[in-house]
Formats: sequence, structure tokens, C-alpha cells
Amino acid sequence: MARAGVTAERLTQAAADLADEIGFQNVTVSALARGFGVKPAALYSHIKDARDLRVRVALLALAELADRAAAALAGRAGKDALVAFANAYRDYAKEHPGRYAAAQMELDSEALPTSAGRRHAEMTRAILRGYELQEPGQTDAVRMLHSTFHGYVSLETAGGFRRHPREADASWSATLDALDTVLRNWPAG
Amino acid sequence: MARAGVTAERLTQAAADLADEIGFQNVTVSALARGFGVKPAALYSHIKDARDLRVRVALLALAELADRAAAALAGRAGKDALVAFANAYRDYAKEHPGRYAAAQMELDSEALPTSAGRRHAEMTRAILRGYELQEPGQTDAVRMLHSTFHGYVSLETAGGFRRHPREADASWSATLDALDTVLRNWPAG
DNA sequence: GCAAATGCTTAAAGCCTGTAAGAAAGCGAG
DNA sequence: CTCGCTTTCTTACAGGCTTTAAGCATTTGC
Repeated sequence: MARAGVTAERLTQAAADLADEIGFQNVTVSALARGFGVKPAALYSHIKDARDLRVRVALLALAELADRAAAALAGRAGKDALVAFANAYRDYAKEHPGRYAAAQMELDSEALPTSAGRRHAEMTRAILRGYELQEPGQTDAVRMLHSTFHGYVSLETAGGFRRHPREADASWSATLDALDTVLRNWPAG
Repeated sequence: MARAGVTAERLTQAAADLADEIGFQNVTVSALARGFGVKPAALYSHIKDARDLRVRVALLALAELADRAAAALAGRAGKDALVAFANAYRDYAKEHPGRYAAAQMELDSEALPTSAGRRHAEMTRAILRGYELQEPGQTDAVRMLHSTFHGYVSLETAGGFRRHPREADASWSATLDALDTVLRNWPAG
């Protein structure tokens, strides 16, 4: 029974990697245990249950995504900031589809206050500093930006754009131009 | 062993209803069988397997959604059409969260050509008739619209907008205004 | 009315989650 | 160093879900 050096952190990391490989939905406690050369029951010393594991992966993904977005945003403003943020978001989702799916989990109640949620909102709001938007338009714009990014990435990774020859990259770029346009001409409430 | 009158259509319908009640992910062959007062194995005479069932629900949802969208679009043009289409989309998702989740399934390969996918694309393109958009901007705009609708609805139902007092309806309305603005001022390629 | 097709049941294998009880490994004193 | 406490892992097991196979029952149609 040599110990395998399992910790909650390593489990989370491994689960995230596994999610990127085989899909978040297919990450199971059993598969994870197999990867550590350990019986499934052993993992329950480190995680509460399967949902707990998924929430940890979600929080990991949110934190990583926030880090990337923050790095992309540093030193930029206006459309530059918008494009850098959006690309960081999309690139992360493409590199880490499993993690990205995890980040989409509903994790109301408990965990979200753990920094990640707030960071995302603040960063999206930071993008808008380059545009002159007053409340409540600012909140509306934050929601629209988030929706467009998430919607695009989500449809693209689900294969929604593969039935038309137009490159997904080109439409993405056009969409960002369009968002910039609308932020500069935000309609009055 | 009185027969329960199970058919693939009834199963699909019941599965869709069940999805709206308990969530698409929680719809299982067993639960469905229970609802029909039948053993799980009995359902395999009508459906190939669990995935087949989910695909059928997805196609049902896509067809229903397309019907609603078509009805909303009839006789309208320009911003009127945009708003009606968008609201039909969002309302359907809110009324039928399970079906809507099903519609988001990846169903590449096989089933999509079954009309629904094409209908959606054509309708979104119909909205753009009221705006003067040439290819490839038209395709880009279709993708942006779809992304924004899906992203907004998806984030809203996942509870993403509940942490801020601004009403989700108000931001939705503002987002539609913004989309109308950007379609009328589509940036040059 | 009888045979073939169809719908349902039982049985069983395989995989997953999660709990409980116990063995083994590591750790911190004394 | 060694005794005992804590932690980690194992086995065992209960309960669910999926799916296949074999068989009985009910319909259907000739």
C-alpha cells in the first residue's frame, strides 16, 4: 500500500488535465483514481464527493482564466484592451476545452465569492473604462460582452461554425470590430 | 405484462418534459422507464441507447425552437424582426430549460441535416434582410447574433446575472438595442 | 385460429458513486 | 528508537444506471 502522494490539489490538477483530454462530463472519480494507481474509495479522503471535485476544477479554471485575462489587459486600453481580453478568453477555451466547460458550472451558493467571480466582473468593467459608458449602460455592456464571448466560444467549440466555409477566426475578428463599434456608439437608455 | 403503449415519439416527448423538470443531464433511461411504469430494458426496443434518446430530444427542441422563431419572424422586418426573433429564442429557453440544454448538444455527423440546423441559419439570415449587409459580413453578423443570443440566455439561466441588482430583462433589451445599432453601422471588412 | 412480429420481463455483466471497517504507513513525542 | 495517533489506502458492499440476451406474452395479419 505504498502511498501515492495524492492531495486535493493534485487531484484537481489531474482532473482538469483529464477534462481537457476526454471532456469535463467524462471525468469520473474512478477514472481519476485509475490515473493515480489507486482505488476509487481512496480519493474520498481528499475530496468530499464527485461534485466537490468538479467545483474545484471549475474554480481552478476560473482562476487561470482570470490570470490570463489580467495579463492580457495590462497596459492596454480601448479597443486594444477589448481585443486582448477577448482573445485571451477564446484562446483559453480552445486550449483547455475541459477546463472551460468546468468554468461554466453553476456554482452559486458556496464557492464563487472565492475571488474568481469578482475578478472577472472587474476586468470586464475595466475594458469599458476606455469607452464612455454610464450606469446602467455599463452593466448592460458588461453582460453583452460576456454573452458574446461566451456564446461565440461555446458555439465554435461545439462545432456550430463548421458548416460554412467562412473561417471562424475571421468572424471572430469582425465580431470584435462590431463590439468596438457598438461600445463607441452605445444607444441611450 | 399489459403493454404500456410506448413509442419512440412518446419517449422523446416524455424525456423532453422530464428534462425541463429535472434538468437534461438528469434524464436517464431508468427514470424515463419509471415514468411509463415499465422496466428500463423495455425502452431499448424503441431507442438505440441513451445517446439516441438525447439526440431525439435535441432534434425535438431544435424543431420547436425553429417553429417559434419562424412564427415570431412572420410579417416583421428590421429591428422588429430582430427583437421578435431574439425574444422567441430567450422565452423558449426560459420556458424549456431542459429542452434548450438538449438543443446545445453536439450532434455533428448524423442528425443535423434533418432540417432544423438549416432552418435556424436561414432565419437568422432573414433578420439581416432588413439591414444592408454583404457577404462575408453577413455570415459574421449571423454568427455574432447567434453567439449573443445563446451566450446571454446561457449565462442568464446559469444564474450569472443574479449577483447584480440590474434586471436581466433591462440588460437584454439594451443588448438588443446595441445589436440593432451595430447592424446598422456594420464596420467595413 | 395460428404463426410471425412486437413489446415486455427477468437475468446478468460492467461501470460508477459513496460508506464503513480495518490494515499499513508516516509522524511526533517521550 | 519505539509507542501510539493520524492519515492514507484497501477491501467489501450497497445501490444506480446502461445495455445485451433469452424468453414469455400479446398483437397482428394471413
